[in-house]
Amino acid sequence: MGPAKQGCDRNEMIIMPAELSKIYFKLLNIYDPQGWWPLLDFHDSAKGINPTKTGSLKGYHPGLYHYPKSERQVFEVCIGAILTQSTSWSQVEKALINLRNIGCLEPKKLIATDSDVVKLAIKPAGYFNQKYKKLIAFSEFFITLKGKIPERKDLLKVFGIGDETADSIILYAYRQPIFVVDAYTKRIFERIGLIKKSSKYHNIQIFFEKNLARDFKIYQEYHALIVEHAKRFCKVRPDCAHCPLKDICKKKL
DNA sequence: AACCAGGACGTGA
DNA sequence: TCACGTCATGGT
Repeated sequence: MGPAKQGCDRNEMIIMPAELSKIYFKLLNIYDPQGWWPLLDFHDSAKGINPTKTGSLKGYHPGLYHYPKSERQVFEVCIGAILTQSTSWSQVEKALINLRNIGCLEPKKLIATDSDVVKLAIKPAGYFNQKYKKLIAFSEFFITLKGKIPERKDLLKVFGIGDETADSIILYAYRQPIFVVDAYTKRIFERIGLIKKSSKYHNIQIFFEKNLARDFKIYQEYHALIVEHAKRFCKVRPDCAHCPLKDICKKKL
């Protein structure tokens, strides 16, 4: 262990408390509530529909933060979080539907089902050999929870669950206030100029949590808005000309 | 026709 | 610790 106080004396991030919440409300105004995490069997009246959202509208439940509300839905969110690693959600949705059709959105059944059958079901989501192992490892862990909320450190011990997936599970499946950092978060806020390229996961996470109200609903919404903004404008090759945040962004192209 | 998608793991420096 | 290869399918 090196000298005390990692990160505190390094001026790694310029703290501008107002900025992060300003950007949050700006994104919220532009894109409206995103209704994460999508659920397969979520069917509700038109009040749940967000017309500004990209991709499939099915499964999203904007403005409703009480999901998932059953053990089965909690498991579905966790499985989705694993399946969506480096994969687009539309592909994950296909895999989840396949899993549901073979009765494998339930941990014991998933474990008991023939591996080739499960692999075929999750094939659309890619990396099916890797992800099969991950799903089994998580299912076994999930059973040991007996309905309790998992600790982050225990989630990280499970094969296939790293920082982002662990935090996605805690935030969206268990509705606990922990901020999810992903590649989009780094990309957007590097370009804006609030974090450095060398910033690591934990530092970025602390940066957000220190500058936002400790509210799982805000954390859920912010992460979803970040994903939406990254898909629309802050892509690998960004569309700065039409970006609604260009006035506050440092990067100009 | 490359490039990328709501990452994590294993390896060797 | 850190950079890099690997895992795989499908949309743009």
